[in-house]
Amino acid sequence: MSREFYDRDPRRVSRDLLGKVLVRRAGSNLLAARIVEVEAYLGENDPAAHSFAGRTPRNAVLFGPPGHAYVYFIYGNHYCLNVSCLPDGVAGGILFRAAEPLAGVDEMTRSRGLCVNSAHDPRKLTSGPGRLAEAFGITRERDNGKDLTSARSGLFIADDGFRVRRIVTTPRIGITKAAQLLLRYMIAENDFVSGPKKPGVVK
DNA sequence: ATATCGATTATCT
DNA sequence: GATAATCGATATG
Repeated sequence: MSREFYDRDPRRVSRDLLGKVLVRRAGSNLLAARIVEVEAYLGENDPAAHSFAGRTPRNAVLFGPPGHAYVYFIYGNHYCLNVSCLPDGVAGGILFRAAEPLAGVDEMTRSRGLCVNSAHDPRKLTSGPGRLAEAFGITRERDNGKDLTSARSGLFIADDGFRVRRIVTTPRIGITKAAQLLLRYMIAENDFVSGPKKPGVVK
């Protein structure tokens, strides 16, 4: 996806990111998964966003040019992947919450610390922001700031022509501020979305 | 099926 | 010193 794709309101970009493919390429290794669930974070006007209190060393990528990876570490355990939106100088981003594995399932299984020889529910691989990051081997040290619009970065987003039928929105997960806003976007009736199955708002 | 809780550390007050 | 854009294990209906 182009730089301009991300140079828009995160709510707009969130809808258009659903159905696209997250790709990790390292040497001959290929990981790919279809994005099925994201959350929009609106920047300095959104109390739930990391960028709400202004620019810091941690969140600097969110204030930079669009289309770059913002990776943060949370709960002493997990990394989460975001992409920056809006022009350089304006904060905004999108959290990748869940995806459907398309390629590299064995490597994702290993990265998640599961045995490749036994059968697993494939949703355990990439359903949830911490799981998705772990399956792709994403860390802040390795990936924060990477250009997701360039295949040369080894981590990028691609369009394979997949068409999303319906999109569902719900409140965002795990936040306490601005908790009522419907800024979580997912593909309707998709088995790989995170969390318990709950009715949402069909749009 | 939902509820609760511990893990473990960067970041901010 | 408290909190956090989570997960997995355990307990209970």
